[in-house]
Amino acid sequence: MEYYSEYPKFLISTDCIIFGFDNGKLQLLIRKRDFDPGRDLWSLLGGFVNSTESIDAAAKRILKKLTGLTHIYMQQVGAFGNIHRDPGQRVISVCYYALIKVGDYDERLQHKYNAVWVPIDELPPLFSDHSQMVEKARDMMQQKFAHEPVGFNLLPENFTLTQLQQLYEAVYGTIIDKRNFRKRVNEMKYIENTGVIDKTTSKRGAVLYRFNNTIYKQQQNFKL
Amino acid sequence: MEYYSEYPKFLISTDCIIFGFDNGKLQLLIRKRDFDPGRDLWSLLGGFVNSTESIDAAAKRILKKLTGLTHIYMQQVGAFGNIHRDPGQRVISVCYYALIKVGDYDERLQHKYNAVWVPIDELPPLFSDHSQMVEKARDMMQQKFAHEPVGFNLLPENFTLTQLQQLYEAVYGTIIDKRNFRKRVNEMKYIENTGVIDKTTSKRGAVLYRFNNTIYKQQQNFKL
DNA sequence: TCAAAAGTGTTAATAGTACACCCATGA
DNA sequence: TCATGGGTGTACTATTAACACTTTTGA
Repeated sequence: MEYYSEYPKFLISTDCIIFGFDNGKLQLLIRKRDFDPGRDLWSLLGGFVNSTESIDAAAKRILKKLTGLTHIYMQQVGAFGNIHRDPGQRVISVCYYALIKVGDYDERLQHKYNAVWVPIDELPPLFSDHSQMVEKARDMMQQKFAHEPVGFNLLPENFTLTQLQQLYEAVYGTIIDKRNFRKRVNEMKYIENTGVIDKTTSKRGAVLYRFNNTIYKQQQNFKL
Repeated sequence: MEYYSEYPKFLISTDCIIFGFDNGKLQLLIRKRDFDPGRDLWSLLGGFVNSTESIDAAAKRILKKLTGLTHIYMQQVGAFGNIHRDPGQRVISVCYYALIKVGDYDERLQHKYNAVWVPIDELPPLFSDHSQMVEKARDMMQQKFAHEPVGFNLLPENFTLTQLQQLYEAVYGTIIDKRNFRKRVNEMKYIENTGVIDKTTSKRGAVLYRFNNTIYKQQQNFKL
């Protein structure tokens, strides 16, 4: 079954834009390359696709390797295929963004891969077309946020409304009115009050909330 | 410069979802395959990427070949990379959607490539994962419509407001109130009255409008 | 006692939706 | 003269935005 023998073949990599939320800021996990090409430049975390896996599976494998995490929320950003995007040789990259809980990230891997968290608004210039990838990913991620409750992937299991609000402020780069925000959250039945009060963020303490996916899905079904 | 010699390489194709607007309906240009694999099945129009071109350039080349048109509005839908998506051998496809003016399409190419226009809601089952591609492309295209004036790519240079409305109705699959629609259009200064009256669509005749990209861009700049 | 974050409602402005009739013309 | 598509305005509803003070508590 060799219908296509006359066509050229290409190396395929996947690059991952790993979003985290920490310190009131959106952060990206990037690494300083200790290999060629682009040695000593900052870049996204990536790797090559194997012939035995789908591209999605490759991205999952690489994310697992670089963060220690499985079941990561992940979306494809797109394929990047300019001829000279990789100075080594022709490589086509399929880019993904991922949303992870910074607290779950295995810190030991930072040293192993030369990786650091950097606030997205303070990124250094990145290797090759990686800055373009980040830009596109950020746009897509904002769009997602506007239509689906994906923010929970960036927060701990239980979170305060102030944390949730800060997350949305970081994602959109705006400030949001506290009362309007809480009014809206209050109508989202899938954001549920756990009854637990957390004292780590303030003296008075704040109620912890949690995302209830079951309720969310039920609610979605009603819309059809 | 062979840093990557140990990694596998892949065939890359691009598949094009070609949207047209005709007869009050959104239509797709698809072809009946007269080659293997998937002979006699319906599929999108596609082709392989050459080593001397970017993926975008490959898509443009293929669109030119299959429609006779250049300067086509085109957006990447994404990469499709399941292992067995092509029954022949492993092929990764980067999918694009394109918006074209049906009137500009070179009809002779229909016969050459076994292509036909089919209303998007009446598509037959398609080869491989092409139906999934169409679904994703349709979603993305709707999103685009909601945020940017891209509909003009599907209409003749000059068009009536009824045509424009029918286009939006076809894209969203809803019916729109005529007065509300015209009120909104009236506020979009980049949709300009040409003063010309067209008598082909009615006895009374309807005013022809035109998209003014210069005004649109100016207006965009104000928003920054 | 005071600094620091948590929590709480009302009003005004804006955007969106519903709705029905007359007009101009060619056949 | 009449059938066909073209064109027009107003009232209601829903959504979004603006805005300031009290509460709790540990240091």
